[in-house]
Amino acid sequence: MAEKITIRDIARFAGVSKATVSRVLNQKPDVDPDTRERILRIMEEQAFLPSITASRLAGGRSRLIGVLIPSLTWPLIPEIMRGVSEMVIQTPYELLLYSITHEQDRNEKDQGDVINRILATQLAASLLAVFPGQSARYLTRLHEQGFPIVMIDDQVKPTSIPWVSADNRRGGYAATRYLLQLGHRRIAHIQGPLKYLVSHERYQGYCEALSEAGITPDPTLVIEGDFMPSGGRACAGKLLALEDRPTAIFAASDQMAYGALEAAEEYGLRVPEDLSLIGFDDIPLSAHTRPALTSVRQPFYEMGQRAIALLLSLLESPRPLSNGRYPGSLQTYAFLPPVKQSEPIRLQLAADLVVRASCSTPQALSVPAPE
Amino acid sequence: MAEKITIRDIARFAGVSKATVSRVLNQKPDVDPDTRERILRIMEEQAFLPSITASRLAGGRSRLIGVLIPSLTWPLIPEIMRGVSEMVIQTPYELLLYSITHEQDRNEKDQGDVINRILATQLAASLLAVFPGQSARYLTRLHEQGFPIVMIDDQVKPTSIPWVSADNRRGGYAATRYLLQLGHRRIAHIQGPLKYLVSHERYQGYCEALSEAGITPDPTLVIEGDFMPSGGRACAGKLLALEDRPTAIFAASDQMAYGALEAAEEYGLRVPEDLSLIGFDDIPLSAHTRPALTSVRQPFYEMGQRAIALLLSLLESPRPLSNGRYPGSLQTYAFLPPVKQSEPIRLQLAADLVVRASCSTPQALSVPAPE
DNA sequence: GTCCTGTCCGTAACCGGTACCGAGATCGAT
DNA sequence: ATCGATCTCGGTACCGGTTACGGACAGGAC
Repeated sequence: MAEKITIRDIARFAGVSKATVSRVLNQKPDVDPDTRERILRIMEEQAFLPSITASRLAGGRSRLIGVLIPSLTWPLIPEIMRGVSEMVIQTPYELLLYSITHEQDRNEKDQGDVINRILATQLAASLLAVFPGQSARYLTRLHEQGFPIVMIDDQVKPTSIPWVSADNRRGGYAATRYLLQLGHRRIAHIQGPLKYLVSHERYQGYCEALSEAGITPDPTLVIEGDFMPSGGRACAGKLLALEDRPTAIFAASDQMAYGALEAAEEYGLRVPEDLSLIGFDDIPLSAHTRPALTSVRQPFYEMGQRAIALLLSLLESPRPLSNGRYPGSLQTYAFLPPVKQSEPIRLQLAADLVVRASCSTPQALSVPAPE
Repeated sequence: MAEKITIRDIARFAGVSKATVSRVLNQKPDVDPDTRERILRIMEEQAFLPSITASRLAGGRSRLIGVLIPSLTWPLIPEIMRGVSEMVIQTPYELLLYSITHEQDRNEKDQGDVINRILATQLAASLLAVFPGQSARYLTRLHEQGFPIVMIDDQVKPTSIPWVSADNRRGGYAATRYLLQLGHRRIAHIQGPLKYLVSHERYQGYCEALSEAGITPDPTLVIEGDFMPSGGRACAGKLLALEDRPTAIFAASDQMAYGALEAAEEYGLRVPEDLSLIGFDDIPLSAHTRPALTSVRQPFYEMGQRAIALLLSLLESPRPLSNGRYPGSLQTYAFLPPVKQSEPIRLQLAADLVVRASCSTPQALSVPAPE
């Protein structure tokens, strides 16, 4: 394999000094346009790409993006990561994986540990935090100190950190409204854990749709779940045991909907004939349950893409290169328009309804219609 | 935040030169034990940890482990990654994520591109390759050049690369034998794609169990699938359309078993009463299908752990520190016993049967028993 | 013609480690 | 006592970039 070519080689070829080459790498203004062009051309010819380690050591910006994710076994995460990595691979940045394992088992100190580790190693100089949960507090402080961070989250109230999420309120609204349009009146809702912002948002959408239809939400039809199949099963069990059971259930996660499917079977109820069921998230498997689950799609893949694009635009924003050519990789990529630094950045992506087979018009219109 | 302390500070505190400190960091032999101990103590007091970037730049070993994974959406990957990251977090190493997106869409050149990228950036100096598929060829060459690599794979024939997988043959055997013990005689098998080694292995286990029971495998009962739900559904459809249909199906992946469940429903067959079904992998969701799927568990979590432990032992093997203390992080970790470098390393983990509800004794013992 | 200003670029000192080379000390052997 | 071998350790030149500083040169104003 050919010797690795360095900034010095480029300098020699171009007949300039290392410093000048470094200047064009860093988009410094004080370089003659002709010289810059010549150097860029040579870099391209030589397929030069600068050493990430060296530039980091010398005090330059790091090309390593730290990705902080909760247990990968959360089925949402892989989709997000797919968007993230497909985006990153087009850039000269690399991904450093920091996985927080089993949030529930650890105390919050451990989460701080991971962040300390990120800071101590100095490897990553920017961070994508996916559902950081309790760590959000640390992150806020970090962000205020100027550390570039983007969050994909729906668990805590948005902070000053640039923030990407789905529009959970409208998602909840869409789900409920769909059930209402099918003719359902007694619509139950299995919430997510109330410690999460998202649970309130989806619930709020649910309430809004009901109110709009002239229905006052019935507290006995709303139960707090845990986002997991077992919790969904337990909650659905309670709902189905009610005197006048609901004709439809809106579960705040697909996984809870899976549990509800089990509960329905246990009660001998057919879905959707006897019970309509709708989930939230639209994780891949929901297309393959029986019946296939109607759900509200969270665009995880796109969220990952957008979050990384946002982060990159923050990193590059100091001086977005005019020709869009990225020095060092010499790839071209056009990202989001430069963001306004002035106001907090929130990206809220639409969460659309995906209609499958788990809902139908209520068959038992004979059930005692509650006032 | 306190100024970052460097090797020079440590040297000053200890009254020695940078070189000596570097020597104890790298476990070089030519250091006086007293001096070494003193320096180690000081490093501990100062909570010193050496700059990964600097040491990498200076030609030392990299503390970055490249992880090459296919699309994270493969449901097996997250479990593997969980094992990987839980292991790595106990060490001073970090994970660099290289995700190959959508294997089927890309030509094999792109896979080489990723590897080129890993080599070109020089960030990672070791590699964990998870289901590398076609890239395995590149990797073999790399490994022969001395690049530390461990593979988790079952798709290609084992190479000289240290290699972790499940015992797929015995897994296939166990599944089939279980069905035989339940009394089934006509047992179908939906294979994985035959281009993968694993498909042959599981099939081989299937055949062995049948032969052992005095049954010659019936070719009409063996169909090649694609590991995906849709493929499983199609294959199961064909099997169930047969004149004398099988009473049990052993699918080479849980996802195909999901498809088979759909097909069974389509044919009005109840599982397990009319049709026993067994999968392979035991991915998390299989506990929540209806009926819960009996499957052969692949210990993905453990495979991730073992693979990383193996890789680390390769990296550290030159001179495993006697006191087990890791210089730089000052953590202690005890890994696998030093591996023998002499022979190719293969770790084959047991794949055990997980019995759930999708199998029962064949009810229709009246079906014409084939010769 | 001098002086000032601004543009463009080279020199050299870093960043935090690693590794080669060789010097002094110690010690056993001759 | 001299010599060579071995153990310890310091000096120093890197690795491949970044950046402060200042110099050369151009053009414009006086």
